[in-house]
Amino acid sequence: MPATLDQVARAAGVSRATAARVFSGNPRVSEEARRAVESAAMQLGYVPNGAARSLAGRRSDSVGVVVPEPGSILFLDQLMPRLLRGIGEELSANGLQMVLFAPQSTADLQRLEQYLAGGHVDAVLLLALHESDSLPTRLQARGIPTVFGGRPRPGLDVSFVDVDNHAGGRTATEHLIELGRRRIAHIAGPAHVPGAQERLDGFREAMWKAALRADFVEHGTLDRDGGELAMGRLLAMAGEIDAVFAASDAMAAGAMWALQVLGRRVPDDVAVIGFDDSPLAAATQPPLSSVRQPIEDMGREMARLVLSLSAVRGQSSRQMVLGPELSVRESTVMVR
Amino acid sequence: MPATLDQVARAAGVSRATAARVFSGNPRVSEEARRAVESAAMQLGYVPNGAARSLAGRRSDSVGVVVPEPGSILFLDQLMPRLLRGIGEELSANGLQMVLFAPQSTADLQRLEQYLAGGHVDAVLLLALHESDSLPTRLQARGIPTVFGGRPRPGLDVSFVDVDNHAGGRTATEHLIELGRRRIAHIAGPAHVPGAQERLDGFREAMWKAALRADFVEHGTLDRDGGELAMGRLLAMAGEIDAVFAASDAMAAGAMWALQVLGRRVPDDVAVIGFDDSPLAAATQPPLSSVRQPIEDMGREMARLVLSLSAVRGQSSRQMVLGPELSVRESTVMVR
DNA sequence: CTGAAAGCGCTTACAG
DNA sequence: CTGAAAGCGCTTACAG
Repeated sequence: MPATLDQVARAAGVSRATAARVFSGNPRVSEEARRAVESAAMQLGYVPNGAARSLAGRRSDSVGVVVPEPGSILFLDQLMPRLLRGIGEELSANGLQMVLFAPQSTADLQRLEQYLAGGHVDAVLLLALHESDSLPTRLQARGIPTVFGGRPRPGLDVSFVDVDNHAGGRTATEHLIELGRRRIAHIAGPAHVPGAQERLDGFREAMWKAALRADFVEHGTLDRDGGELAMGRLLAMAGEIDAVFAASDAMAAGAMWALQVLGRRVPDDVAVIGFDDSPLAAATQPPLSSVRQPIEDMGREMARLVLSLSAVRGQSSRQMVLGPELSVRESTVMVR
Repeated sequence: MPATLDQVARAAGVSRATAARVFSGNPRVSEEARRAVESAAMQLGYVPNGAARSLAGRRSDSVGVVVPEPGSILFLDQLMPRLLRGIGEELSANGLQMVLFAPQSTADLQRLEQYLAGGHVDAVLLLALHESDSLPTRLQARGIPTVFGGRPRPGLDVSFVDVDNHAGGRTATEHLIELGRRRIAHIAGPAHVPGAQERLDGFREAMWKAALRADFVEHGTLDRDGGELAMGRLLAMAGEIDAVFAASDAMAAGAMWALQVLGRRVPDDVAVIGFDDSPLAAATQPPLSSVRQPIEDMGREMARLVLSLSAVRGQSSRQMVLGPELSVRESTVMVR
């Protein structure tokens, strides 16, 4: 039997209300009372009962984060840990507990909805769920502040924070153009992967603006092998490519490999740029230029946004899109 | 304002107690009453309040799972998703909600301990925490059923489920020996990584039993590059190696690559076997033989064990170690 | 700054 | 099978 607030109060010689104020951080407590309560709590090994707290206080001081199955783009190139780090830091700074959920089946999703709707969390962050999922809508209907990470299905009136994949694709391509490259290929991600299409569109826009043809496009699974295979196909169809923009670092690494095996020098003959600026990018030979998405910032902003929505109810949904940065390394710029 | 049980009971024309019985799955309710309650709940959009439930019922119907930071061996070769899948399936089958925590700092750990001790979860599963961490001990002291995934620091009296890394290392090595290989090298993981030492010991034991010398051992970071570099060092010190056992599939892939670049044929000249039987193993050229750990089973057994510990309090700690299987592919066995 | 008291929304013997 | 009632452990106006 864990100790209760009553026992602590009695041991400290104060009322339950005063003891409660100590643990809830209420400043209207004398130094003397505070010390008595704290030492009593220490001796009894007291930890406030979370259920009672939530019930009486009508808040749980925790925020739920629903993560998708592996296989999503978030798991490629180590994006997930960075995103969770950003979210976790911001929540921690506000004294909130981050609680993760990884539903694996429809049954899991149903149970989870009950759990989230049951007052266990004050707000919910949703990371790139399957498009057809109705969880965001149903949570909103229940009045639970909800923020999406990444872009939700069009037409959904949900708050979200996203990184700008379109601008990222454009930035990568413009970098290659500025370096004087003209026959630029793109290795895109699978069409169904969120963000892949936007990166491709960004590539096309930059090429179009520079009056270059954007004909050399191949899709690949986002991993190294996908990049290697796509590069092979590109070389078969157009040998004279002088630059490649790949939609993931892993694919860029695979592409670079395929080029080098055939004796092409990187970046001398073909410049290569990846996406996400993952740890992998610094480890390739030569090191890989890449587009860095502010993923930690995205996490932080998601947390801030949902906290603001919790603080003032009934706000309309809000959106935020964060811009990319370029990490230039030796796969695009020759050093001599 | 969400609907309460009282409102549902009134709408259904029954007492609060009867309504409560419907939602707690108590069979002592007439069909008629049940139907009335269920339809009233549906209309009101009722979801039981979790905090009230936990407080009154003294259990939360959820189990906490504490996951380590990325970088642990569990994140290499995709082990973490498999482990969580096993745990999640077993908990779901028992109607329990899996709740994940990823503490990132000491402050996070302290807050988490309060949270877990505060009755938010009925039991805790701990996945390969940093060795010096005192969380398991402190949770046990508070009477919270706790099970470790992987082997805890020696001397800790904690229940755990582990896969048998020693047997895995031995099995991989014996496979190579049975194929007639004699100059067998091992690419081990970093010394501080849990399990790496056991795999190395298993290698040594198998070699010793076969009266072979276990001199060719190099350590590498667990990724592809680590394997490639370690293989280079091994070849420099002993060119006539005829087999390699690597402690991860990624390292095995890197090693295979290093061999092929130098014109060695796999498996004709050098047989290669990895560890974990990850998706990567099936994707290499040639496909990689590997040791398959029953990770999903480990997850399931962890869940079962902690549920049993919760059901009957005061049990002494229990341990379970699961044996490996061999996945034989073409990197060790020639097909003609 | 402090205390008495009401109330948060449920579960569960107990009696019938 | 059903209901009245006590109780889970806290928070928070309210009054002082």
